[in-house]
Amino acid sequence: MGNYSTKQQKLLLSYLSSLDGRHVSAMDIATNFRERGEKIGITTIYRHLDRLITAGRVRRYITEAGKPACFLYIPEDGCFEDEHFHLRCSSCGELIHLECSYTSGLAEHVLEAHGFMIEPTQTVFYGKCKSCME
Amino acid sequence: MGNYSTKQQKLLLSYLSSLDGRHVSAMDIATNFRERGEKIGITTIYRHLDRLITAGRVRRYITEAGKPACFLYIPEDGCFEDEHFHLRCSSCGELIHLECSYTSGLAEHVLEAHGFMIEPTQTVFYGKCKSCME
DNA sequence: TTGCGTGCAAAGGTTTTGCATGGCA
DNA sequence: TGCCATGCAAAACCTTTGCACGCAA
Repeated sequence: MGNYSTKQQKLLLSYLSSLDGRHVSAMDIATNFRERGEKIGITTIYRHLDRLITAGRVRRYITEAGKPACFLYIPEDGCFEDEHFHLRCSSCGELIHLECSYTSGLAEHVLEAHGFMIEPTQTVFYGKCKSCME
Repeated sequence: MGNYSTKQQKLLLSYLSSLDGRHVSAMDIATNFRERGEKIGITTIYRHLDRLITAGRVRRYITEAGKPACFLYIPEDGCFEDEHFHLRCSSCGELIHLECSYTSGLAEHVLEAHGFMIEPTQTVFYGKCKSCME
């Protein structure tokens, strides 16, 4: 399964690679292709994303009920393989990558002291970003 | 808006108060009432939950895309007013209250070093609990 | 040729909205 | 009486599934 090299697969991977850490919804992807004259069915996009998630090359983040999920591409040699947390501003919706030594020890502490294994890649901190705090 | 005291409102608040920290979906609530012979429309449940969220008496947690949201009732005098984080096991769904000195400094650090104000009450750490780790 | 990949259409599920009716004050 | 609350039906929305056709190997 997933062995064939198709035109859609190449287009999708090429697009995801260009995102450079930005997160997109499935509809974002479809819209982007439509604007460039290419066309990939939304079904195909979801199916490729599912495979990439299974392969560990994409992560899916849920934000609000009823809202589309956000997908993040993880380049093979990129920084996104790190086990870091994300911040999401509940006002403007911005998703921020949190590279932080304080939080990097967090999962370890909680595991040792509380017997719970946090998965940073599944966890999003909600709050207010700098510009929305005023 | 929301000033009238109706039968449905009383029933719903009474049920939510009895949950004692457990989280439920809107459908859970409707099913529970149906089993007891009472009946509240799912629309009414969603509308009351929305109001309670606005009033800060209920929190909504998203787990997976397409899956129903979980609602947590916050008693006026309960422990849920504290600014502590919660852990949720993505296997069994258990919600754990995390009283922890390590994490209590977290919000402060992120605010000073990263300019982002984390709201602990809106944030849930996902991972695996002790019993699900085996 | 074989079998996966694609994409349209439809289904599935949760949540919201429109609107007529019912109940509180 | 006036106005909000209720709940049915339908809509809106994201995501998945069924199925026929197309394309890679």
